[in-house]
Amino acid sequence: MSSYSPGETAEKSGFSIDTLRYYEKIGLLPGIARNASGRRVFSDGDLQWLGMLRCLRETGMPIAEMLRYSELARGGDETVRERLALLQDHDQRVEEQIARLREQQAQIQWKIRLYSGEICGEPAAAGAVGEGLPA
Amino acid sequence: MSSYSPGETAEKSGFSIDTLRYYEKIGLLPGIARNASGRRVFSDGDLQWLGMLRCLRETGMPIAEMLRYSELARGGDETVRERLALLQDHDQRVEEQIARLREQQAQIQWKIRLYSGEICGEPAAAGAVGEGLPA
DNA sequence: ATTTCACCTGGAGTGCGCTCCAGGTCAACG
DNA sequence: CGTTGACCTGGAGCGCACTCCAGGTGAAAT
Repeated sequence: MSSYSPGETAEKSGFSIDTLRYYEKIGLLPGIARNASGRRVFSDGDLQWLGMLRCLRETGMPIAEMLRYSELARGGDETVRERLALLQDHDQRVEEQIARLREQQAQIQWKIRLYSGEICGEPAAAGAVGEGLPA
Repeated sequence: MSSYSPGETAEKSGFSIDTLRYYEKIGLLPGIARNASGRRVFSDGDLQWLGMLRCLRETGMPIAEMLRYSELARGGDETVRERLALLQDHDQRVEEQIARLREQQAQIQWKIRLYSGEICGEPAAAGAVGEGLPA
């Protein structure tokens, strides 16, 4: 087992068939094989690459940058340093993203505590969960 | 000090003036005051509310849901339970988001280690940082 | 043999969240 | 008094990342 139809690939990769076609069209999936009747045939390697794309995409990397990465990947071993740098930058951004989310989550949880009345026992509290909204 | 021009508000809130207008237009900023000549005047409360919106927005809440939240907030104290539920749901999603990011970051870091040669000492490793990309 | 089915193509359309624009108003400054 | 500058409005436009569509093909099932 090492080659997959578009349908299988969509299922396994989590991308829709349309997205797979789109990715191939813009150059994110270079060298996808075709069978005799012109249909795409995906390999295990393709699936692995799709996994990487998925990971980058879901961590917020824009397509333009994934494109750069995939061009580098096509470029062979001389581009390893650049690829490394790109990934390290991205890793950094993911780190910051997580940190920001944590702070914002804290703010939301503070609000939740406020709403659920776990904070301060003043009678006013029930009626004045200040939203900063005018009456 | 408790009232701000659109410009100041944009600066303090981090939203552009255009976005502030847009938010008012769609109902996310109900009851923004106007001065004699029709210009918007923002209060401290408005700024606080904008802070909340910012937090929700940046944690990935879609505008439609923020809209629901702000309608609830306008609805007074009877909606506190619903608002609480909404925020708890969102908090949950943020939690999951962070968890997913962590996993994906781990994958990226694994790749980084691979690229930086910290993994396995085989000579082949240098030339075969398998991308799953065909030659 | 014909119907079904998964797939193909190029290109148009969609949804979201803004962002920009033209044309106008008003208060303040020199 | 003229000009700046910040703001106003309604509505059009944009960038991103898909997603959908019409019309067609080729292999397989009935």
